[in-house]
Amino acid sequence: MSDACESAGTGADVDPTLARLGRVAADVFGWDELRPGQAEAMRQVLRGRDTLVVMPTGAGKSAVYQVPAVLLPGPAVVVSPLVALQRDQVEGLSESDAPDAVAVNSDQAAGETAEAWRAVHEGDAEYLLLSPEQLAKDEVVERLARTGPSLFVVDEAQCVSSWGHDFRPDYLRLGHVVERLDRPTVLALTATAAPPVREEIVERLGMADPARIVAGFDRPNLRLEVRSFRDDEEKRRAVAERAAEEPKPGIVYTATRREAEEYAARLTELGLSAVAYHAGLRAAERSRAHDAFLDGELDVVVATSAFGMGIDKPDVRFVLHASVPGSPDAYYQEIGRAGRDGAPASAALHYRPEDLGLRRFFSGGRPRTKTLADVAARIRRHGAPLSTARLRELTGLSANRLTAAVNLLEEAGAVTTTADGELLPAGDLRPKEAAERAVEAAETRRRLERSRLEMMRGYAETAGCRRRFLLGYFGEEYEPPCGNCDICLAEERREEGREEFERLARERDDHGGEAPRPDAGRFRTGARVLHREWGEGLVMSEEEDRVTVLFDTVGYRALSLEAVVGQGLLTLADENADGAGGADGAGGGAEEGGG
DNA sequence: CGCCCTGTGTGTAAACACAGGGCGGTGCGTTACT
Repeated sequence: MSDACESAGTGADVDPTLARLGRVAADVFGWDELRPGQAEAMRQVLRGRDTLVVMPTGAGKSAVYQVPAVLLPGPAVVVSPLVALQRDQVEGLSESDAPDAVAVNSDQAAGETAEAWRAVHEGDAEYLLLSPEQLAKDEVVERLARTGPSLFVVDEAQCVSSWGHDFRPDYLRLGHVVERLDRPTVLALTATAAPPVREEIVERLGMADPARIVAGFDRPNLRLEVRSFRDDEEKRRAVAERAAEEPKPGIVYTATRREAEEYAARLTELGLSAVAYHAGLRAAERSRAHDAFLDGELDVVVATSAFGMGIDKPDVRFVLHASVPGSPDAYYQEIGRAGRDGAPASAALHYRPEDLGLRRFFSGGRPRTKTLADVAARIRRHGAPLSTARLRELTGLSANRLTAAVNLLEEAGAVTTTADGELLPAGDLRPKEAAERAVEAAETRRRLERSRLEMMRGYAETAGCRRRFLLGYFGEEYEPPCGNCDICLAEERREEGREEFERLARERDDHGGEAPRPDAGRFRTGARVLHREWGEGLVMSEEEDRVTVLFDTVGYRALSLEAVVGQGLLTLADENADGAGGADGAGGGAEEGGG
């Protein structure tokens, strides 16, 4: 809960660190008040402690690095996933009285980049924005190391987990970059991260005993709703009608580019001003759509997942999903773009079980054992530290494929990275064994992705409060009814009719109380549990009739409380462990047909 | 995994049914050519 803003500079016994931060915020940036979460995060950063901040967009996450950076020696390095975001940040800071920011990326001319480096070296720029791919280049890291950065910021840090494993593998190498920069303070910022994602960010970035500042996830003004369909055309009609009816503006998310185009055409026919947005459009078209939406010139943007990062428009009134997204993580991020002004907004998922198939395909990629074995063999045979550039020449693999392979081999314990960022063989695994272990690591990852998709199915098909389901997924307990999801609202309506019925029933039968739930309380959120087949896991949430557990090797599973209690499916992990606890569950081959 | 498109078959004209193949999302950076 982010209640009233507290001034950082008032009160009798003010922390001197906070007072300094408050002065800089006011004098340099013109912010008279810092919110409690912001102030605390800045204090930790200024003290040199690694910090993870999970806060909604618009709550002032950027301030958390901008203010302390002024007080710290050396520039702040800011890793940002999109060049467009870098541009926005640079422009935003150059328009204010705050110190300048510069960017290094492939979109700008060589002269501009040279000037950026000069500004950083000579202290004219306080912030340097770049992508993880830039930081994969030795000369960039070396140049940066010479500037002595004091702060390493990872913006949109959920990308580490969501993109690092395949799409943009350089995200998983940022931890090594931090080492090579002589470990500046690491600050990870994100708006949406479930507990396991937070842990992965911390681990992959090599954050040491980080402070965790997590704001509440609940967005009570968002009306949550799911509509189920069997027929595809019926669903399409419903989506279009709904988009036409809702107050504007809004966003419709589709699974494919083609669908985005089709819905945009359909909505245009209905008389709305609607455009499609996806990565297949020319850059000019994309930025035109983007700007028009922000300027309030469009009713609807129909988009793939390409649309949204960095969109901070307060008055988006609806986010409709024409197709189920791949995880609650993605879903919450996308619907979080509605109703930022706090006024009512709606998030309606149009669900067809068939649509899960495409998502399953998207999460189905598997690395080739042969490729992994080849990379492992090259590193092993070379005998001396090997640069990734050289390894790319040797293997002929694309940068992305190679980096993804190296990351997996590292995870499998077959490769390490030196202090100079070069690769060395580790352990005494033969290339084939190393590759097999790496494949197993990828397989575990794939199972986790699949189980997230199953959680999305669980959300669509639940008979309980939607809000409770989502918040539980993000690690927050919530007591329904929420009064603002389709399930709770339907329940309310039924309740009105039921009261009379129940009064009559009570007159006949005087046994009022609820049946006790035997044993239910044992598996509390956060408890470490053991399942006979699936091994160890962590209880993520509990509802009336089920508990959801994140298992170490098979990912999320929702278990019916009846089975858990009746058949003794779960035991508490620390009850039956005498030292057998924490180690890798390397025992079970775990290959049940899951979903 | 499910879709959409294409080609084939049917049976003699046109349209329709069905099988098989290919395709589907996110961005950075670099490079070759207008």
